[in-house]
Amino acid sequence: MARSGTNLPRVGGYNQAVVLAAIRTKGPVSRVELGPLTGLTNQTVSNVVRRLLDEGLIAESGHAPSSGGKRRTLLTPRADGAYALGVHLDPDAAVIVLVDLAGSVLLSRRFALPRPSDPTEVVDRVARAALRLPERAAIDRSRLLGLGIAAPGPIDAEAGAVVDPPNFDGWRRVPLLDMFAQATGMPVAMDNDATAAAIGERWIGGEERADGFLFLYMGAGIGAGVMLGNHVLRGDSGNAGEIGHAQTEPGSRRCDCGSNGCLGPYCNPAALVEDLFTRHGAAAARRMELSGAPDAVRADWRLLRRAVGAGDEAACDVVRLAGRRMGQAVRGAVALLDVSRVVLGGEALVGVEQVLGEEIDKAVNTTSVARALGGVTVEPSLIGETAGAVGAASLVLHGRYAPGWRMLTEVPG
Amino acid sequence: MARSGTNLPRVGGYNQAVVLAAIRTKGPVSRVELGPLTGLTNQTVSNVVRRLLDEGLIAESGHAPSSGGKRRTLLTPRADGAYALGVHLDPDAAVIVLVDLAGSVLLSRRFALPRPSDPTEVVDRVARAALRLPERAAIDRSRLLGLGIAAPGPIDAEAGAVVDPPNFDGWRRVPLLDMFAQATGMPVAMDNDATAAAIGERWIGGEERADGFLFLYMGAGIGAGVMLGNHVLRGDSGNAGEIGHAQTEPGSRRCDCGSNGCLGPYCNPAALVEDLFTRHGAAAARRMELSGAPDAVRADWRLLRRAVGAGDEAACDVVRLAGRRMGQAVRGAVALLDVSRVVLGGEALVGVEQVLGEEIDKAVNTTSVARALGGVTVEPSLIGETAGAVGAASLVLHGRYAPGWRMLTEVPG
DNA sequence: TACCTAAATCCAATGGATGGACTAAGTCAA
DNA sequence: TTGACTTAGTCCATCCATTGGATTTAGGTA
Repeated sequence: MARSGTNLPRVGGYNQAVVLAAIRTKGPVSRVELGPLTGLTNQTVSNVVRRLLDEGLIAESGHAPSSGGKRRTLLTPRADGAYALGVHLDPDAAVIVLVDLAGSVLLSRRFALPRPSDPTEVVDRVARAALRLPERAAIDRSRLLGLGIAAPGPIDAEAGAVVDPPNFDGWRRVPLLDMFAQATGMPVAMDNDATAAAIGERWIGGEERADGFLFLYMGAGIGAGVMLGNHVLRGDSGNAGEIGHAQTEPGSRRCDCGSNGCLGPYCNPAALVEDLFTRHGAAAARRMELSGAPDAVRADWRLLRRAVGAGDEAACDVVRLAGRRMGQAVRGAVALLDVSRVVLGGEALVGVEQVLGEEIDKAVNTTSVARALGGVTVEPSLIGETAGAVGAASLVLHGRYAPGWRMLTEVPG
Repeated sequence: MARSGTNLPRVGGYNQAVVLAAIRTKGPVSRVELGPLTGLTNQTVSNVVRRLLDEGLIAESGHAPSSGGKRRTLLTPRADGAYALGVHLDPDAAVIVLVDLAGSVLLSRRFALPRPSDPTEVVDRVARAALRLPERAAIDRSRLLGLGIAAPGPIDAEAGAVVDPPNFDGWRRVPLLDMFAQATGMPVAMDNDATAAAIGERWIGGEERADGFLFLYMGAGIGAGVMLGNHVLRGDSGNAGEIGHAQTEPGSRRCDCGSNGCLGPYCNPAALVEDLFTRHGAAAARRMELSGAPDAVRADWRLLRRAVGAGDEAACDVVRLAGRRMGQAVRGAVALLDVSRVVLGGEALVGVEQVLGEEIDKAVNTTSVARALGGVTVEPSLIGETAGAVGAASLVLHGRYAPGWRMLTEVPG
C-alpha cells in the first residue's frame, strides 16, 4: 500500500478535528486562544468553529473576563454531540457501553458468556443488546457514530477478524468486524483490548493524556497499548503492544511460545492466585476465602485484590512479585519507545494499581538512564473497570474526531 | 506542543513528496501509473510532476512500449537533484560523506579522533573538512540541502545536543546542532546513530525497505532505529530505540544502569573480544592474532570478525552467544512494535551479519506467536560499513523529501 | 488515409485558508 | 457622559491546489 496523497476537503476535515481536539483537551477556550494553539489563523479558527457549532459538536458557554477589550467567548465540547457503542469481549463476559462525546458512560450492560460459546450466537446476542442501549437512553439516533470492538488476543487487522483468541475455545478465525457490521448495520471499528484501552485513556484523559504513554493492560492476560505522541502504535498486522513475550528473569513457567522467561505466564489472574498458594500456603488462601478451583479464578482474583487493598502481606507479596517482572519488561519497553508515562489499567488490575505501580516505578526510575532522560511517570488509569469497553467505544470517536493521518490520506479498504 | 493545523500550500508540498517517493521507490513509472499509486487524480499527478521536473528532482527517461495508444512517458529520479552531507561521530573517528538524492556516496572522508578530544576542535575540523567535499565533487552548491549528524548515545532533541555520550570523555552536554550550523552556515539535522542508520536504510532501500522495520545497529555499542510504516519512531525525547537495556538472561556483566540482565554489556566489540578470551583462551586469540590490549579493541574486533568469515569455530561461538542474547531482546521488541522485518547493520557488524542473523532469526521465528502472525524477516543492511554517515546524510534528504506529518504541520522551533 | 486507443494537458469551477479592513463590545480616564 | 483605546471576532476579496470534463497529442491498426 503506497502512501496516499491528500486534497482540500480532507484538509478541512482535518483542521476541524484539530480545533475540536484543542477545545476538548484545553477545556473552555476562546477563538483567539485557539489560533496559537492550533497554528491556524484567527479567521480560519472562526470558520472552523462555525462549522463545529453548526454540527452541534461544541457550544458557546459564556465569556471570559475582559482584559481591556471585548470579552472572549468561551467554547466547550458538547457531550451530546456524538455517541458511540463499545463492546469488550472477554472469555467470561461481554461488556457493552454507550458513551457520549465526552467519554462518559451513559448506559452499560454485562453478559456472562457460557464456555464454550458459539461466535455467531454471541455476536447476535451482543448486537441486539447493544442496539437497545441507544433506545433506552433516548439519544438522537443520527448522532450515534458506530460500534467499537475491543477484541482479545491477536487480530487480523485487514480481515477484521480475531485469530485464535486465548480461552475462546473453537474461535479459530472469526470475522467479528463484518459480523457486527451485518448485525447492527452500523460502522464498526476493532482493535485489541489493550490498544482500545489506550485510545480510551487518551480520549477521556484530556490534557493529562495528551502526550505519549504506554498503557499496561491486564484482563485475562497481560498486554500493552501504545500512544506515541498523537499516533496509535498499531503495527504491521494490528497487533502491536504484545508485551507478554518480553523477556524477564527465567522462572519455572513455560510460555506457549516455548520460552521460559516470558512475562505473560507470570502476569495473569490465574498465575497470581497460584502464586499465592505456592508461596504462602493454603492457610493464607483460607484467610482470604479463596477457593483455588480452576473455574473460580475470577472470583479468587477479586478476593485476592481485596486483600491487597486491606494490606494483607501475603497478597501484596504475590502482586509485588508480578510487579517486579512487569517492571523489567516495562523498563525495556519504555527505553525502546521513549515514552515518559506508563498507565496501569484493565478490569483485572483495578485495586492493585498502587502496589503494582510502586514496583514498576522502582524498576523504571532507578536506572541512571531513566534519570538522565527526565524520569517516567507511573500511574493508574483514569477510566477504571470498564477500560476495555470504554476503549472500544473510543475507537469510534477517535477514528472520527481525532486529528490524524487517516483524515488526510485514503483509508485502506 | 499542540497538534498543528494545516493549509493549502503545505498540502501541495506534501503531495509533491508523495509523488517523488513513489517515483523513487517504484523505479521508472509513468504519470498514469502514479495516479493509482498515490491516490491522486491524473490531473494532479500531471501538475505535481511538472513542478518536480522544474525543480530538477526528476527527469523524463524514454517511453514505455505502447499498449494501443500514446506511449507512457517514463519518469525517473535525478540523482543530481539534491545533495546532503552526513557526519557520523564515533569515539574513535568521524566519518563524513557527501551523498546525492539517490543515496549514493560521492565522496567520503575519515578522521581518527584523539582521545580525549575537545568538542569545539572536533566540530571545527569536521565542519571544515565537510565543506571541502562539495567543492571537490564540483556539485551545484545550491542543491546542497544541509548537513546531518549521527550522534552517539543519548541526545536532547529539543536542544540539539548530545548528553554524556559514552566514551567521549568530557563531552557532558554539547549542542552539536547549533555548533555545526554555526560552523557550516547550513541547515543541520541530528539523530542518534541507530535512528539515522534506519532512515538511511529506508532512503536507500527503495521498495525493499518501504514497510516498517527494526534496524539493529552496532557501533561502539548496541542500539536500534525503528521505522513504523512511514513514520520514524523518535520518542518523547528523541531517544527511542534504546534496546541496550532490554532484559535478557541474567549474566555476570553489570550494566551502567545497575541491572545485570541488560543486553548492552554483552553486545559490543569489547565484550565480544573479552568473551573470546574467557571462553576459548589465549590460544584461540593467538590464532586470530588478537592483542587483547584495551586500546586495540577496534583492531581485535576486526580480526575476530574476519575469523568468523573464515569459519573459525571459536570466533563464531562468541558471536552466536551474543546473537542469542540479541535474539531475546529483538523478539520482545518485534512483538511490542509488530514489525515484520529486522535489519542488521552498523560498521561494527559488517561481516558477521550472517552468523548473527541466523541466531536472531531462530529466536524470533521459532515461537508459535511469530508464526501465527506471518513470520519476521531478518537480513543484513543494504548500506554496509558507512551506515552511520550515510544515515546522517539521509536525515536531511528524508526531512526534506519524505512525505510525512512534518510537511503538513508546523515544525516545532 | 481514416479510425481507434491511451496518455497527458487545458480550462473553468470548487472550496478551504489568508490578510487586511471592519464591526462589536468591552475598559479607562477626563 | 463622552471619547480614546483595546481586544474579539467577522466580512470580503484573493489565492491556490485539486478536480472533473473536454481537448489535444501521439501512438497503433485496418
